[in-house]
Amino acid sequence: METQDLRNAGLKVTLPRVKILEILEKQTTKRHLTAEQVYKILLEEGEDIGLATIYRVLTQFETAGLVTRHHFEGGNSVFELDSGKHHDHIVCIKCGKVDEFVDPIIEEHQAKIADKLGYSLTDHSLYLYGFCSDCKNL
Amino acid sequence: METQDLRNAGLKVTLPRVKILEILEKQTTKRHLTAEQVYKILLEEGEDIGLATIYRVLTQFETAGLVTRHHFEGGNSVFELDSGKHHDHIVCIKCGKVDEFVDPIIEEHQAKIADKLGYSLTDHSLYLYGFCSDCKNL
DNA sequence: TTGATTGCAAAGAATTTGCACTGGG
DNA sequence: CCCAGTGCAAATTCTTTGCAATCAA
Repeated sequence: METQDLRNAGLKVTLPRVKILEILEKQTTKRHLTAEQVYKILLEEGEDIGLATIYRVLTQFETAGLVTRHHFEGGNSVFELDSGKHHDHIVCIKCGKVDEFVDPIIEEHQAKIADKLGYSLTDHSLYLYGFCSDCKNL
Repeated sequence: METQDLRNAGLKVTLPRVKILEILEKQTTKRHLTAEQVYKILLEEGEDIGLATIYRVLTQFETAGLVTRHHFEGGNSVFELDSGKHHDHIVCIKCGKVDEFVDPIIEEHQAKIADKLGYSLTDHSLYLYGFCSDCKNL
């Protein structure tokens, strides 16, 4: 339950935090949301939580490691519940659909490249962009 | 010479455009600049070109395929002269140094993944982040 | 000449912050 | 009760736009 997640993260259990965490956990198909989208979902559920608070809470979640922030093409940030396991993303430039994947060979080569260039890797981001199966024939 | 590049791109040859293109071509070590950085370099050279113009010109260059725009971590866009050949980037999170690389195996696997997930790929962005050789021991 | 290009200042979009108020522990 | 957390509006940051003046062809 969310309450415990919040406590574990060292965050006081407040209504906005619980609600926002709920929203994120509830997402099955669309795991990646902008602050704005979270805001709208909350409004639909009758919760009147300020947009500023959503940004603040999501940033806290990010710091606490509960959530990951991505900068997809186009500018605005999207947030995703951190599942614990690393993965990369492929994004449909038409409908916004996002799929996740992991490719061990790619991961391995990234490490190799960083090494060859003398970098010690801390992070990486790989985004593929294209048309998903539903959009490519339109 | 820049004049010809501009003409080929269908752009009228104006002072701001020539100057900005010069700046970009002059970069050897630091090929990736923000609009702000271009602006400052121009000021140092005594050219008084408005920041808005720089954004406009860089956007035109992007459209014309002369320049590529990247969204590195942190938000602001950086522009790089388009060398014609695709490459990915590794960025030092301490000093901002950027290296470029290409890995055929990674490219190949990306295509494979997109295919498996039913996407037709149009583009991708791969950024590795870490400490470069100069920064990792500090 | 004349439409394209600039500069400036103002508008926008996304995100953050200041501050008085509220609520969780 | 008391301080962390919130809401709102104002501030920031990066980027784009409107419009009159200017410039290249």
